Amino acid sequence: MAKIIPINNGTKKEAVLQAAASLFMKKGYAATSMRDIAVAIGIEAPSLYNHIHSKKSMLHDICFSVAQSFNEHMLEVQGNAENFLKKIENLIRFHIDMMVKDFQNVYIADNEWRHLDEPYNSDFKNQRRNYRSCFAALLRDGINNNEISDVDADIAVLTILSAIGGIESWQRSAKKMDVQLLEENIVNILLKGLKKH
Amino acid sequence: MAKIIPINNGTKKEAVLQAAASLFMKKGYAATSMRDIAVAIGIEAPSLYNHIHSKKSMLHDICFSVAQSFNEHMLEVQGNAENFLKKIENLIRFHIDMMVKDFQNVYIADNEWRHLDEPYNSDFKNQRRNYRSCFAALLRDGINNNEISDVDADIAVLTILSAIGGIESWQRSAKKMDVQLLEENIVNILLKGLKKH
DNA sequence: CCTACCGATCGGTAGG
DNA sequence: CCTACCGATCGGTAGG
Repeated sequence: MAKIIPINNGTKKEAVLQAAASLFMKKGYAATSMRDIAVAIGIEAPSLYNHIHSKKSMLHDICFSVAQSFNEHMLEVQGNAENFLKKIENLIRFHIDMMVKDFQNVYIADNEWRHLDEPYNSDFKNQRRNYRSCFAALLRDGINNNEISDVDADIAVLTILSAIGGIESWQRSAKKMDVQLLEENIVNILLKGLKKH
Repeated sequence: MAKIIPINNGTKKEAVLQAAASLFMKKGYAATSMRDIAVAIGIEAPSLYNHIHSKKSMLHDICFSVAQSFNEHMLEVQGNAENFLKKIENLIRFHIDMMVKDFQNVYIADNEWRHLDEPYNSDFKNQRRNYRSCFAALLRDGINNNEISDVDADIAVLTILSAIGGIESWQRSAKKMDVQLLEENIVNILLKGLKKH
């Protein structure tokens, strides 16, 4: 007999994942219990396992889906016809937008990935290292092309990504920021710091 | 009879605290067990309690000693006779130096403070909020004094502190960075982004 | 989706 | 500084 898939299976699973993401961000992965997640959506802890495989698998799904979004965007940027400074601006704006729109998942991918088991832990680290080295390569191209001032590209990438990563503490607080204001200010500070002349 | 205080009490307690800091940073506070710490210094877990009061108290001591360092430095900067741009540069360099010299403790204070219980949690948050608003006030003074370009001061503080906080991922990796190079590049990117003209 | 329950591990104490 | 041990809680399973 074919397995009957309830019509609301997808949405309930999403509710579980969203509650998990919210708690992983607020309390951290290690300090969040399956019972915490269950309480948040009003069921008993063992019932969670009808929707997800394990606590670790939820962390895995969050981290790798975020990584995929950034990797795909990097490929787009590498392939488009803009100059290098524009490519960098494009990357910065994408990071800010992701942080604003999907900040729970981005925060978790940024800060809780180390709780991943092997081989996923190494896989994630490799993807992250690769992304950063692509970012740095674009910066170096921009420097060689005289669009960007002569900074250490690796340090600049670290500075940019960290600066944007800090938006989480803003999103976390009650008073929502004006996104436009936030984006223009950060882009302005970082891009002025990089631009030649 | 007077309690005999072993001559190496201080140093052994410091060994415990340092092992704890190292593990809190590497695995996170919640994922670090007292047994982990005990193994790191070669004793049994219950023996730790001859040196420290509790797991939470170690986190407390780390967070508040870091906070105190930054608060004291802020008072110095506020009181000195430099112009506002110099004051900001001074703050940025102090943050980088602290991150480089005492990065484990600074990282923990930055990232693990939320595991503090009340009332310490609120106390820490208040100190952090106060520090940031002092920082923002100096930026606003610099803007009004035409030394610093017209950015949103709160966003600029967030950008600066986050950018520097990201040094941890560099310190964490095996290959130690050239500190001078790191500092000059970050100061350059951030200060160029803020400076007028 | 629930009740009942598992072995493992947690922070910490008692007592020496 | 250790052994012996505590109650609480963990992620997860069995079975319905």
